[in-house]
Amino acid sequence: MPSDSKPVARLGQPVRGSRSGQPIMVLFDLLSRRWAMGILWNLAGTPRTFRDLQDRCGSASPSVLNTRLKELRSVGLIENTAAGYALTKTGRDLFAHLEPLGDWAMHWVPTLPPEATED
Amino acid sequence: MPSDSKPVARLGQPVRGSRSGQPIMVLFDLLSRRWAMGILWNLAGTPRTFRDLQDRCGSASPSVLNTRLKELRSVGLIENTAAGYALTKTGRDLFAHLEPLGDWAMHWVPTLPPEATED
DNA sequence: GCCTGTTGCTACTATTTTCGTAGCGTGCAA
DNA sequence: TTGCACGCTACGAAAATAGTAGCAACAGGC
Repeated sequence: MPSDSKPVARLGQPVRGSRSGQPIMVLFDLLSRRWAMGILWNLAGTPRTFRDLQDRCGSASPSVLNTRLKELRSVGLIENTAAGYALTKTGRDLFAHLEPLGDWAMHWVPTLPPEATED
Repeated sequence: MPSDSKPVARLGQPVRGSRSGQPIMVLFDLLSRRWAMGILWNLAGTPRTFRDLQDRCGSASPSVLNTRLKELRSVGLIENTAAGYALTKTGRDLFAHLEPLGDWAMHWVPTLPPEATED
């Protein structure tokens, strides 16, 4: 199987072409796809198998998870190793910028009105 | 329906329930909605009117933009002032953590294979 | 006053994305 | 061999977003 030569979701191709040309919009466009940030988050520190990732992403369906993994792989943020999916050097670099959001969220979420997060 | 997959998550009105309970997932869930990050980005520094925001977000349709603005307002990240929509203190705080991504993206995007960003 | 244009937004349908589940092929242990 | 878990694909259904039209409110200009 040509694992990387498939027509897999171009970053802007689908219809989600949106950016105003700024690089940040390219990144936002990628990260704002479902589960993209969650995948990066869960891959930080240790490689994970497809199943493992699926479990950790709660309700991610295998089809979307697979699509997202291909996309992230096609832009070089993750790779598929013998140990499972893992962040590449670039991916770890991006994660370093994402990580502070975790701490921020930990302080922020409890301040939300219950109806906004009601779980 | 299994009791562990509740109807979750009404941040605004939609039903994108997902998180695994971790605060970061609540934040990711919010930020990964279309235009959410772009709105925060464009609101940084100066308040903007609805129209202005719409222009800057390229193809954001007014209906989605309006929905997103309501959501962001309901969690206290932005507010509607006389001068237009603006980040709240909390919003500016979050933006401070988002901003480094802009620099990172500026270096990263040019390294992408053309077919990944092809517009 | 009336006309014209802009802004902020809602309503509605069309299109795209994501979900949910079934199922296939491989490997592996019983 | 049977059974089972994994990695993934297929496909119809549901949800989110796009795209466009349109309305009320306001600001000139006449």
